[in-house]
Amino acid sequence: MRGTELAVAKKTLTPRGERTRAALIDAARRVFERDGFQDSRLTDITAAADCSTGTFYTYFQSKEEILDAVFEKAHEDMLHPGFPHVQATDDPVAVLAAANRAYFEAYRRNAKLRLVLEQVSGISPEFRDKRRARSRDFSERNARQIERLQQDGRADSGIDAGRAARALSGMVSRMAYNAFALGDDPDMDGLVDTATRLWANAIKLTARST
Amino acid sequence: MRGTELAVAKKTLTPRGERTRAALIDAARRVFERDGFQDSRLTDITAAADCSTGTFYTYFQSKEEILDAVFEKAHEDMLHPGFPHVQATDDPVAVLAAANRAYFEAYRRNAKLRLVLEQVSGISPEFRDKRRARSRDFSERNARQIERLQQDGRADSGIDAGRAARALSGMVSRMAYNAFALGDDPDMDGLVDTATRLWANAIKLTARST
Amino acid sequence: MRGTELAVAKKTLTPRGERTRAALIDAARRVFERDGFQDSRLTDITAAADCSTGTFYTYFQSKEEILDAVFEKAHEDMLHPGFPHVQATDDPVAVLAAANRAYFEAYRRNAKLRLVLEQVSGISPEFRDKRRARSRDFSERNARQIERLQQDGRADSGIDAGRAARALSGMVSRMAYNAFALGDDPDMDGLVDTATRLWANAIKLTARST
Amino acid sequence: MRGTELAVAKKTLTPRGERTRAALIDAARRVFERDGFQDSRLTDITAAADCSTGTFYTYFQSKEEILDAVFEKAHEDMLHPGFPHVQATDDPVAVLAAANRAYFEAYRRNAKLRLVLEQVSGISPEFRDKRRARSRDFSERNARQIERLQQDGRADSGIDAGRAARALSGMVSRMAYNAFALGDDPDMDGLVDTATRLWANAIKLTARST
DNA sequence: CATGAATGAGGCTTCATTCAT
DNA sequence: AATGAATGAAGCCTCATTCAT
Repeated sequence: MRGTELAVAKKTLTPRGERTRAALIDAARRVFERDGFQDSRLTDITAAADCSTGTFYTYFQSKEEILDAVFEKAHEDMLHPGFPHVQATDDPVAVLAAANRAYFEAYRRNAKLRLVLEQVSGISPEFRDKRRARSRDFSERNARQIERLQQDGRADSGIDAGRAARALSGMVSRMAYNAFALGDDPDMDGLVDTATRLWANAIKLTARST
Repeated sequence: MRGTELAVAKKTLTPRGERTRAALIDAARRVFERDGFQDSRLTDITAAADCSTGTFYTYFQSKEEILDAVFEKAHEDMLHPGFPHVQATDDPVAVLAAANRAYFEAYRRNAKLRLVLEQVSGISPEFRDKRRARSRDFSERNARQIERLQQDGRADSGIDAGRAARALSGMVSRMAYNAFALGDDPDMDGLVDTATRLWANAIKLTARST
Repeated sequence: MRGTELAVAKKTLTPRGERTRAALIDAARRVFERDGFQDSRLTDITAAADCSTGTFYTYFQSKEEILDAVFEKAHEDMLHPGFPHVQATDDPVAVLAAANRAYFEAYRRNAKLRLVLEQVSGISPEFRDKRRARSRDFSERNARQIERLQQDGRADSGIDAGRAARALSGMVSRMAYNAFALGDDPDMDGLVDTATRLWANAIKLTARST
Repeated sequence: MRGTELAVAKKTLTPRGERTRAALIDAARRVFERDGFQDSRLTDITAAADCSTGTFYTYFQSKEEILDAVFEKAHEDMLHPGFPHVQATDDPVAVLAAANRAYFEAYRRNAKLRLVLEQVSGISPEFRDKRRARSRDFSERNARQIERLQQDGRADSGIDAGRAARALSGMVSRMAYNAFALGDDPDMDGLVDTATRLWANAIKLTARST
């Protein structure tokens, strides 16, 4: 019962502890964005969180573990970015455009961190797996949306919704990566238009089912 | 000041020197694929190349420089994979499918190295820039192809060929990355089909201009 | 300045405090036996005693101090192991055998702790001195016994009772150490027989004075 | 074939390397004797050997490994102390006395190190095992000697030579430990006399077989 | 050209002890 | 009496790079 749970428990933290833990995660994110994962030093994180090096180990076992906490928090922001809720319209292209815009904007907020994500994916299988799981969250949401459109007769039923969703999500994600993480021509409107148009074409989206 | 000298000055090597240099690059590739860039040790490379640590510095200035040589060699394979030359046909979908298949197959051969590429892209702006330049090589080739199709009236002239090419190349590249680098369902035929169909749809490719 | 205060000032503890203190000593013994002194952590002790780290310092000034308390308790067991009282006999060999058996059995109960004792003897002169004092307790008891036998004419009066007692006590102690602490062939009857016979021979013990 | 051999190989060291390695072992012995094992710092060893910290790891994997090398060297001195070869005499008591004196003197030269040996025996089972193996080297030599005396009719055939040798070797070893390692009355002649007389008595040694 | 021993800065991590609650 | 978060000094160890042979 001891030792096997590793870092799972989280135990019950006092409010003070909760605050310190949060401060460390915030500080770590800033440091990782600035220096990358490998080149970051624990002492920079603790200094930014205004605590001693020892305190770090009260909450995390290693640099890897706090990185995971940082990613987890960012993933939530990416997945639920406080939606603009434009969905009052019936136009699926407008819905798609809004979703794409929301995604690109969330990505822009987290762009530096994505570079770190790619960096560590090359390092550890563990992060590789988590990364896959997270991108699946997006693909599956998109797959369900495509299925719905197919059932409504608005999208080509000849395509495999799951595969198409993974491919197109990948396309959008890569566009965002190139634009915001690698810094290649980050023109928001152009990105949204291109992504939306190609996506719509790819699944043969039609405005009406009639 | 660095970087400009990278590809310069192979000098004139004796045949023996040429062999040692080649052995080092081969060894480095194997070690980087196995351990990643940061976690690899120079001594592992020289041991695998069966020479001493000192010898390494006869041919390369640093670990970064040999990595660059490794990438250079792999990039050539990616860009000119000894084409299957299926282009005897006039069917643009078949051409596209063949190109995609060739790309996926080349990617599969170099998948482990892509992980390393992503890893170092997160670290050094120099590698980030080279990476961008290399992916542009692909996009531009694809952009010219799309333009040609548009001129022939076989593709939607409403889309921006450059942007579309970048987006769709990114899609295919990301599909390959997920499948072969991250190890997500590497089903070759499924990949080729999905990539080809979505790409064709996205640019509204038609078989005939008539 | 330290050391003199070690055994002082148990103060007057409430029954609850007494219980906590006892729990800590018990826990410490178990942890020291398992991990040794240096490799043990205070948090393991407090966790095993089911109290907080802070509480430890209510009862002990340092890790050394609780170790001392653990040894103190064990030493009492070694010196007064609840004698089997075989002394009804007049046969000095039987008496010797019984004493040896009692010693070996007490040693077996405390074997793990002896390893700790040796460990810390190499570290601190304080513990070295205490260790010497404790082994002197044994030697002196044995010295008096040998003197008595010499006076009764049952033992060789040519030997120095003090030196012989120290040497033979050392022999028995080392036998016990090898057998139970180092785990070398712990055959109780064989140990008792060998120790008793050699001891008896060494002082030329005779059954009768006549 | 790689990795499994750990620190065995020793490879082929250049003369320069051999010198550095020897200097490190010498330095380590001095530092361990002064500070004990746990309290010694690697930097003290390398400083004493006049090399950098990195150099240490060219020859040893860890502090444990160099300690082992130190012990190995000392054990050879203990076992083969450049014998005084008094064995020209036929008097077994004189032989025994000479052997004991040689042992005590060798022990005195290595006394500080014995404290370290006891210290680490309490820490790691590996050292515990090596320690047992080394003390067996002594016991077995003594066992053979006792057997020879028994065959010559000069020693009590009723005793088990192996057990007696272990017990008496332990006695002498513990006497030396108390005297030289713990610093308890280090009177050389007294030690030799007591050890020799008790040992001779214990096995009922007689000068003549007749 | 080749060798491989030597370098050394500096990051990571531990854990006894303190102290505010 | 009890709590448990915070402290921070101190040491181990790595590995790219140099240079004398």
